[in-house]
Amino acid sequence: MTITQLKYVLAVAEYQNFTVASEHCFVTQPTLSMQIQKLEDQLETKIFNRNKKPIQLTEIGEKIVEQAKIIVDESNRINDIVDQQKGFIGGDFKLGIIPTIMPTLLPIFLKSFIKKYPKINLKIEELTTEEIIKKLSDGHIDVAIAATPLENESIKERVLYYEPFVGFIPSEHRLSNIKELDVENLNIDDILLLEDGHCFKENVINLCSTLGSKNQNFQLQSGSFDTLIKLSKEGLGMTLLPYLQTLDLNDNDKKYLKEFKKPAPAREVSLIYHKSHLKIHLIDALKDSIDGLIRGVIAFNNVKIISPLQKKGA
Amino acid sequence: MTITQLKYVLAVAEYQNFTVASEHCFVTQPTLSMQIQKLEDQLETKIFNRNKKPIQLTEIGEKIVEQAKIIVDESNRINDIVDQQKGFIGGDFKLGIIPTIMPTLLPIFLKSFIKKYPKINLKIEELTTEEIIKKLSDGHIDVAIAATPLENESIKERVLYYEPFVGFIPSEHRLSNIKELDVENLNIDDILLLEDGHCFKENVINLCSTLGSKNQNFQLQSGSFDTLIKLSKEGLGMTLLPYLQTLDLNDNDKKYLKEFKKPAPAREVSLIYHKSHLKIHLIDALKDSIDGLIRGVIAFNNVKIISPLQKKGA
DNA sequence: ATAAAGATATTGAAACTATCGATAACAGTT
DNA sequence: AACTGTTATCGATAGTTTCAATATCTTTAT
Repeated sequence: MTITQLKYVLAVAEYQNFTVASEHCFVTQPTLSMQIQKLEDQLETKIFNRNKKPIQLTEIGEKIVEQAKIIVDESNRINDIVDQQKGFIGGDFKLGIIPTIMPTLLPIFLKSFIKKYPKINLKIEELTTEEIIKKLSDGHIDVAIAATPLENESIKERVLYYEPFVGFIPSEHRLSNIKELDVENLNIDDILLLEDGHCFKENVINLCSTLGSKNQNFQLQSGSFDTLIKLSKEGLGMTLLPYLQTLDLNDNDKKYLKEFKKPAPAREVSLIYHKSHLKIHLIDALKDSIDGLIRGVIAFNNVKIISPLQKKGA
Repeated sequence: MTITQLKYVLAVAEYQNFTVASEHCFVTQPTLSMQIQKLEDQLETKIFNRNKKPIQLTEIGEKIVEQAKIIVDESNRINDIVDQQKGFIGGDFKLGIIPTIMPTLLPIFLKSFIKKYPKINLKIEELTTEEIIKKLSDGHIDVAIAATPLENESIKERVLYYEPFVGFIPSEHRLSNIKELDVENLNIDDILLLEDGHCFKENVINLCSTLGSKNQNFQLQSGSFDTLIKLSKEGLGMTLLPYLQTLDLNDNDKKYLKEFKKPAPAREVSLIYHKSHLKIHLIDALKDSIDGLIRGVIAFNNVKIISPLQKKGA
């Protein structure tokens, strides 16, 4: 039994197709087929049921894949251990970031990070929280930045900062004259929200205690705060922005911003990674980098954390 | 990197000698040398410091060995998983037993066990508790039977039975006329003990609350209860036997036996195995086998457990 | 110093294995 | 029946592992 064979098994289990799996393993399909057959021979059991389309794991196969994941993970970690022991900070490092954090946070730390760690080959992907959780557990990304807490057992979280919500309230809006926003004033029905899939939308919904059923005479599907701001200025309602987003506004738009009364509602933004601690030293480096820079931009104190999780039931 | 290479590394780390390690891996020394060099090349680090005699692990090597153990263990477990899933109970199964349990317990279950599980290739070794702990953690044995609790984090215990102590008191002894033994009556100075290394000796010492300093005018080094019994009958003192041992005595000797007042002091006898749960289904089978038979021989109730651990300090 | 002993490293030939490209076999669809 | 998408099989080849013999190195004794 070799680690290579186990990797092949994992690839087939993942892509449910020998040919596709072989491409991802950078070998030809016969090579992969043969190796899997050899492993099956040696274990004297079938791992895959090739009769079903798409291909399926046998009952024993399920268990073998589970165990193979452990072995492959643990063997990947050997390189990490050597690197860490040598004090070497480098190698491939795949980072996922949710869309509502990506454009504002990335400019703050990216340049400094790649300069400080030139040997890290950083690959950044914009992903939803849901995609992140999946890709973290199958090892397609090493770490991610998302709104927390996620309450997921297999994922570790390390808080980077708390980002307050800021109101964007057009001039004719009923709240435009008050001095400070209060959660009590909010009405979910006149707040413009991002499209489904963004956890920031869930944050806002959780913030508004009234579970009012979004009773608007229009449906909005936008993935960008820019659109929300434009629509808001057209008089279609107020909206809420994450603090970092407000720093990019032009001076005119900034006039419409209204802060919350302390403690301001905020989302928790964290580095999250798989509990197996793969590449933990790179994660440490990333956290240090962001920590050092974010302090100059955002205050940490006197906030009230709003969960990004979808409320169940209701 | 292959699992074979990791096994070679573990062997060299264990035997601190390439030649000896190679024999245990059933390859020649050059083969093993080359594979380890290849691994070192690939990891770009030295695992062993070949300058020192005997050979030593480098700092990074220590970590690599630790991780390699995990990987090799987890990969060994794949076969177990397949076997278990198939319901196959068989394969090599190495069992260690401490000397004071071996001769009395083995005859009770061995015949029935090997008959019930003909495909298990059982290898039994007589070992001290200390040796057992070492061999469990390096995988030289799969399971063992010893007096517990051991309070060792990496070892799991599953109690088989509680074996009461029974006094063997010769006719001229000061206690020969009392009806039931009481711990209070014991005096460590007139109890004949096994030689050092037997945890039964520690059991007895822990039983005698008086920490009197074995103030005898002779030193005894015997590993067998037979010797103790003979010496006892010569008038050199009483002794204590584990219950199962008393069943083998001839009718004449049985007259000298004296039970303890309930709750009788007893030693806890358990199956112990490494927490990694390798071969757990074989361990289950063994436990079932012993459980079923021991109930007919020994009572479980109304005993007071005496620890086999050496008391620290004085 | 030098020899001897005990260890690991190197070498070259032989055995073995993984890989590839080509192609066969098979199942499901049209 | 032909087509498509898939996995299995085959033969050649390149690469790897292994072994036996031997070189080299280190330590210890003389």
